[in-house]
This record gives sequence, structure tokens and C-alpha cells, in this order.
Amino acid sequence: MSTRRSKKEPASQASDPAPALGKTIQRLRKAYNMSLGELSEQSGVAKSIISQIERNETNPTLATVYRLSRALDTTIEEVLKADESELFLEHQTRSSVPILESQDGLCRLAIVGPLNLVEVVQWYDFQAKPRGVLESDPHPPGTVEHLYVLKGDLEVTAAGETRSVKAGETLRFRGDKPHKIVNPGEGDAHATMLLMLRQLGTSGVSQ
Amino acid sequence: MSTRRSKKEPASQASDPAPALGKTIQRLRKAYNMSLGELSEQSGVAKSIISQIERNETNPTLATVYRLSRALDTTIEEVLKADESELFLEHQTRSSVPILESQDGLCRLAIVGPLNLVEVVQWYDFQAKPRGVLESDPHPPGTVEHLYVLKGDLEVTAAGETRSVKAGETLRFRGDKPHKIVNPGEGDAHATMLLMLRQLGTSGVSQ
DNA sequence: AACCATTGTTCGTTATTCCGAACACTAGTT
DNA sequence: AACTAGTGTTCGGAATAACGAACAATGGTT
Repeated sequence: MSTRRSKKEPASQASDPAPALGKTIQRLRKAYNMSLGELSEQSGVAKSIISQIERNETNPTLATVYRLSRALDTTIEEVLKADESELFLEHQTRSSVPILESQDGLCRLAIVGPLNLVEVVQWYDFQAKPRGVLESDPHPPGTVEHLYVLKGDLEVTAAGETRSVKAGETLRFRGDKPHKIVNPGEGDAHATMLLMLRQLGTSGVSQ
Repeated sequence: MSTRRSKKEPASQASDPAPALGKTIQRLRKAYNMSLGELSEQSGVAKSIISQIERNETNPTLATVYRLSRALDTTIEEVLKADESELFLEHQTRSSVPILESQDGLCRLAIVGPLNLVEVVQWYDFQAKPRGVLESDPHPPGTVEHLYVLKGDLEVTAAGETRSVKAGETLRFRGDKPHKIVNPGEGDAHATMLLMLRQLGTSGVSQ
């Protein structure tokens, strides 16, 4: 009698790779108004499998999850991440048109960069009053954001992580996810912000 | 004769869920000084499978990847993330920022931009004491230099012309000729400088 | 050298994912 | 009602991921 893993465990919380994966897939699928058949056609995964995955009755292969996530315009990480923290749902990118003031009116973005390159690089001068918050919708995939703090402290939340940056320091993070910049201090904060919209030049990291 | 998916495709990057998953697992395992047997014992995955995974000879199940990532003190997302994007959040502390000085010792250039893009874009934080002078050799053809003055006044001489710039203003000029930046005032001057080395947004970036 | 322990690989077998087709089930139409 | 087009769910069979044991390939020790 083999031990292996049992056929249909109730999925104890620790031993289940992604307890809510099925629910996530289903939510995304319905967000796109797709049926099992449609998703099957677009992803190349048999709809019977999708059905089983959505009900957590199977233990999918990486390749399967990958094909599904591609068809759902997202990545494996997002599909899995959504299990733990449900902060990623929208992809309604109102990507263009830079903002000049944050919703709370405490942050100001001055457009410094040349407008003819706005599709490639965006350059802002960023100033934040105390407790100012700048929330950004996701930029196009591949966007990397660079923040160089000139004065004060800033707190950046991106990809679920929060980092604090002091004057003279630089923080780089992916801009293709929702992210937030906060000035937690008592004084004004000042930074230069640069958005690289595509992966330029670098084909790969040497090594 | 069934078509199904082929046995061992060359794995075009788009159809492979995680082209470097094997390498990543192996790197983590060796970082912990673990052997296949140890990792097998700690994770509950047969070492033969781990061997195949590391060589991308199999298409692991989510549960397998999950058990491995747990044994490696990380998460599925981390293991997969490392494949696609090495950079999520990179924090550059002040002490690690390379700083250049002008010949007269009165100007300081802090390199802010990411080093892996140095062929495409260069980003400096520029500070000049009174009467400081920064002389630059020509950059590659097509380079455009953008100077955004944060504080004080600056004088730029390029292509035989001399222009004065005040705080809040931006000056753009060709950087592929010898040029000079001077702080003619009595107070310190501070600016952000950006160099775009190629005409971007034209064709592909591949090279 | 021979021995031993440990490394990573290969090899049959078993268990399961995956597929496609058949199966209900519902809702809209004639 | 019967027909049709859609939904999501089961059901055999083929492909394969996972397992454990046997196999090389190495390095250290006597």
C-alpha cells in the first residue's frame, strides 16, 4: 500500500500550494465574460480540466497554469499571488495622460521629460507635502520605475512590498503593478522619478 | 496518431512557463548547500524528479513546485519570479551610489540611473558649488542631454551657444559635441541630468 | 590501490494529469 | 411542448509526472 499523497485530501492549509487557485481562475474567467469553452479554446487547455481546476479537484501542471494565465492576460505569479492577497484585480489601464496632482492634493508631478518620448521614457519632478499619497494605476508591462529622493523620506509600496527611501537613495521597482508612494514624514519630500516603459537594450543579465 | 504536445520542444520562450525554473531551483538548493538527497528528504519530492526539474526535463505539478519552494524557504512566486524578472525592488543606498567629481572639484555627479541601461540612458544628480565647471567630452552621436534645474542658475555652453537656465526650467541640447556646464552664481546649484544615448522609439531594441 | 560514503543520473512501475467525447442541465426560440 | 444553442460536468483512454531502486561518477579515508 503506497503512501503517496491521498487522492482527494481536504487540503490542509499548509499542504495545498494554492488553496484558492480555482476560485481565482474562475473569477478571472468570469471577469472576462468567458465560458469554459471559450477559455479552453483560447488557452488550449481542455475545458474538462479547467472545470476540475476551478473546483480544486486536480493538481495542475505548471504548463497548464501558464497557458491559462496567458489566456487571462496575466502571469502565473499573479494567479498564485491572488490567492494570498487579493489586491490585483483590475487591468483597466488608463495608462496614458500623466497626472499633475494626486487625489489628496498633497502631491504634485511636474512633467519634465520630452513629450515626443512619452511612449518610451517619462520623467517627473515629484513633490509631496507631509502625509501626501500618490497612487498609480499600473503602467504597461515591462515598465520599470526609478525614484531618486532629493529631500525627505518616502515610502514606496509595490508588488506587495513596502520600502522606505531616504534622501540620496534610489529605489527601482516594477511599475506595471499598482503602486503607491507616501510621504510619511513631517516635512516636504522631493524626488525625481523616471519611468522606463520598455525593456531597453539589455537582452539579459550577464552570468 | 495523437497530436498532443510534443515531447521535448526546444521550448520557445513564449510557450515555456518558466524557462529558467530549473536553474533557479538549483541555484537556491546550492545556496543552502543541499544535495539532491537532502532536498528530497526535506521537501518530500523524489530526488529523481528534482534532478529532472533542474534540467528542465519535466513539467512539474504545482504541488511539486510548492513543496520544493517551501523546503527552500521561499514561495512559488519567488521561484517563478526569478525567471521572468530579476528586478522587483532594488534599493540603492546612498553609500553605494557612485559619485564623480569635476576637475576643479566643485561639481559632483551622482550616478542615479540603472547601470544595466547605461548604453541607453544615463541619469545623474548634479550639484555645483559657486563657479564650478563641468566639462564633458562628446557622447556618442545622437545623444541628447536634458538638464532640469532644481536650484540656482546654470550656464550651458554647447555647439558654440551659451544659454542660462534658472531653477524649474529645462534645457535640452545635443551631447555629441563637447559641452560645458557652469555655475556662475554665488550659491550652490542643483540639477537633474538625463542623457538619452540613442534615438529611441524608432525600431526594435534588439541587438 | 581498495574501500566507503555521497553525489547526481537512469530505469521500470505506479499514480494522475490531460484530452476528447459523451453526458446532463438550463434558457431562448419556433 | 419540442428543438436548439449554450452552459458546466462526468467518463474511458493516452500521455506523462512522480516514485523508489538500481546505477554510475566522484571524493575522501584507511
